[in-house]
This record gives sequence, structure tokens and C-alpha cells, in this order.
Amino acid sequence: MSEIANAYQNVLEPALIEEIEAVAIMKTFQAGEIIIDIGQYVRAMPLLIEGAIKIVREDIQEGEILLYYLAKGETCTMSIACCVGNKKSEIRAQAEMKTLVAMIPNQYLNEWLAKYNSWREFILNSYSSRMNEMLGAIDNLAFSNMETRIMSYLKEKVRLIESPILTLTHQEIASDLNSSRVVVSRILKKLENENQILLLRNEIRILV
Amino acid sequence: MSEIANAYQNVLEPALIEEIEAVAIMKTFQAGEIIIDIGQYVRAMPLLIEGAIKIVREDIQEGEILLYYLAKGETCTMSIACCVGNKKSEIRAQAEMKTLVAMIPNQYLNEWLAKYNSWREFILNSYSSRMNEMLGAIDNLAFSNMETRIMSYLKEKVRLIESPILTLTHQEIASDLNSSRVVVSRILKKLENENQILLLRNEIRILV
DNA sequence: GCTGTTCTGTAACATTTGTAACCGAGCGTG
DNA sequence: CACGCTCGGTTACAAATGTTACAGAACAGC
Repeated sequence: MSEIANAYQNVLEPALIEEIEAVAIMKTFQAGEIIIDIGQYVRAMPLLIEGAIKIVREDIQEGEILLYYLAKGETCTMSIACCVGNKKSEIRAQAEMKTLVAMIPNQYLNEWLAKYNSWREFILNSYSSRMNEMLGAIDNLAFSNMETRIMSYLKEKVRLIESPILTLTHQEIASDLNSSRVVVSRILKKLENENQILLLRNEIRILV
Repeated sequence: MSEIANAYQNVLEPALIEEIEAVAIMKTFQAGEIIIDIGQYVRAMPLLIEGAIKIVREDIQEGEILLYYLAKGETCTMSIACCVGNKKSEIRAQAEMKTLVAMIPNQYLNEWLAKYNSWREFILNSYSSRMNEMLGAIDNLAFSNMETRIMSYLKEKVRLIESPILTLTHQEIASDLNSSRVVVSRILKKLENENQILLLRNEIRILV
């Protein structure tokens, strides 16, 4: 069975999967590679087959903030809007690990909406999920202090990579949360003293 | 010409507008009335004909934050996701002024996606707009200080009601931005000293 | 080993935002 | 007018977050 069928057979109907297989361009990205950058025109919509993609918003000056992650079987709904409207991307999509995506040329998006019920459901559900993730980001920013934000961030990573041992630096956390390294270190130390995490060089273990 | 046709003839095709007129339930809401509340099931999708709707996110404890406004010719995409998935609303929609909406029972959403190209475009464009407004909200929260947030808030209101004279209290601003009245008063006073605004009781005039 | 670099810990301080308390101005009502 | 109420101004203080600076530990490469 193809990788596409494997990742999407539960949500998309067989006839559509065949069409996808016929037109999709498979692409592999290494960890850290930028898939779509802010300001770029988006001419294809990515279906994630394997790996994870980090969606980031950047400030005009400097500073950026993590919005959410995409995992297997998901798509970047931002890019749909861009494809259809032929607009520039408002966000950056970056491979979090080695990632395989099926790029769908944008003329099919609309065509399939008319043709396949499972495609309509998939697109609407994707939008719904992404909206909810944006709401989660807003909740964190508006209602949580740094300690809570850091802890949510760490737990989200644990969920994503399916391991409580995270390989990252304090600076990376600070960047993702648009804060500063010192602040992050200070709070991480506090969390370690409360036995919620364990700090090592380039590594954080989540104990709770 | 019907109110629906008047508000939507530029974006939706005539046959679809006829269908909408046949099935829509027209509803009027007074300023301040809650159209959809958090946790409610959403069984119809609102098309805004006249007025403005305020979309708000609420914290589990206390505190809320304004996400964006809907104006004439727009729809709440959150509710689409809810209708299709038969889920509870994640946000509160409240009439900002006297507001007229056409409520579309949810079975038509999907049906029209298959049938009308203009409906597909309308829905996708709505999602795109709402996503961008959410991004705007995130930008403000993540990258701006209170002064900037207050100024953006005021200018957004000016744009919405099409007048530089705003009738609101400091407390209302504080609530919309999830801050406190004292903080807002302090910053408003500073803005007044800089001749950016003029403060009166229950009224703020934007000078820039 | 030695050396330069990266990562982390920590202190001291500045800035921003939030909180509590109080007072007076304006406004409506009887 | 007297009363109660809402709204806004202000002060003093507390808490959270950001900034600057420096030092040592861990590591990589030679």
C-alpha cells in the first residue's frame, strides 16, 4: 500500500486517494528545513504523511512564536486559504523532524470539494482543528503566566515526539515562546526544584 | 430586493441566494445580546446582514478576550466547524449593536459546498479572513505592550463603527483586553497627554 | 591535554503590568 | 437639595517579566 493510502485511508475515500496518488508530488524535508516561509506564494497544499511540521508566526521586527504542530494525517489549512486566494503565506512551516509530505497542486483543492464528500469533511475538520489550536495559542498568551506556558509547551512536545526526554536548549524554548533565555532558565530551575522536570545539558526530562 | 440579496449579491450566485432566502430564518439581536455562547451546541450558521458581532474567548476561571468583529457580509467560521462536527461552541458571539442575521440550518452547508462554486469560495475566504484575524490577535498578545494593544483596539473600533467618537468606559476596554481598569486608565491618560486621544466621561475621541 | 564555543546558572536591576485603596466628579432619582 | 451610583484619576505597592552582565560546566576539535 502507498504511503498516502496508509496515512489517509481512514478519512478519504478510495477514489480520491487514487487521484491524490496520481497528482501528488512527494517531498522529503530534513529536520529544520523550511517548507513554506512568510511572504512566499503558496502554489501547492501539503498533506503530511510522516514526521511533524512546526507552524510559526513571526513579528515584523524580531521575535517569533510557535502556533502549533502538524502531525501525520494533517494538513496546513493556512496554505489552503493561500492557494485558493493566491496569497502570500502569513506563517512559516518548518520540518520539526525528517518529514514526508504529499504536495497537491492547488487547482485540485476546489475541484475535489465539489466531487468528494470525504474531501469536504477533511477540509472542514482541518479548519476546525487548526482554529482550535489557534485558540489554544491565544489562551496561553492571554491567560497564562510563563511557568504555565513553558509547562504546556514541554508537555505538547512530549506528546508529539512520544517520549518524555526532550532534546532542546533553553534558548530554543525562549524563541518558541517569544521570551528570553534567562527567564526560561529561571523558571525551568524552579520546575526542577518542584520535581516536575529534570535538567541536563541539551536535555529536559518531564517527570509528571 | 431582499436584505440577503443586498448583502451577498456580490459574492454569492443568484440561484444560491434564492435557496438561502427560502431556508434562512431571519433573526434580530439587540446590542449586547448573546447570539451563541461558549458550550452551546450550534445548529445553524449565521450570515450577517446588518450590524456587527463581537467574537470573544473566555478563560476557564475568569477573564475574557476579544478575538475579532464580524461585519456585514461576513460569517462566523467557528460555527461552521461546530455545525458540521456537531460540536459545542468554543467562543461567544455577542451583538455589538442592533444586528440582523440570517440563520442557515446546518444541513445545507455541506450540500451547497458540493453544488455552488460561489459558496465554496465564500466559505474558504471566510476561513482565510478569520484565520488572519486570529493571527492579528496573536500578534497583539505576543508582540505588543498594553499601550499598542489599546491603541489598536481603539482604531479597530473606529473602523467598525465608522466614527472617531467611541462611547465606552475604561472598564469595557480592560475586559476586552483581559487587563484591569487602572492599567487602562493609566495608559489612556498617557495617550491623552500625547494628544492621540481625548478623554471624556463614557467617551473617547481618537485624534490620529 | 588545550582552546574556543555553547549551554546553563545566577545576581542585580529595569520595566511592565497588576492590585488595593481612596477620592472626587458627574449623573440620575426622589 | 440629598442620596446613591458609576466612572475616572491617582497613589503606593507587589508581582511578573525582561535585560545585562558574568562565571563556570560541558563539549568539540585540534
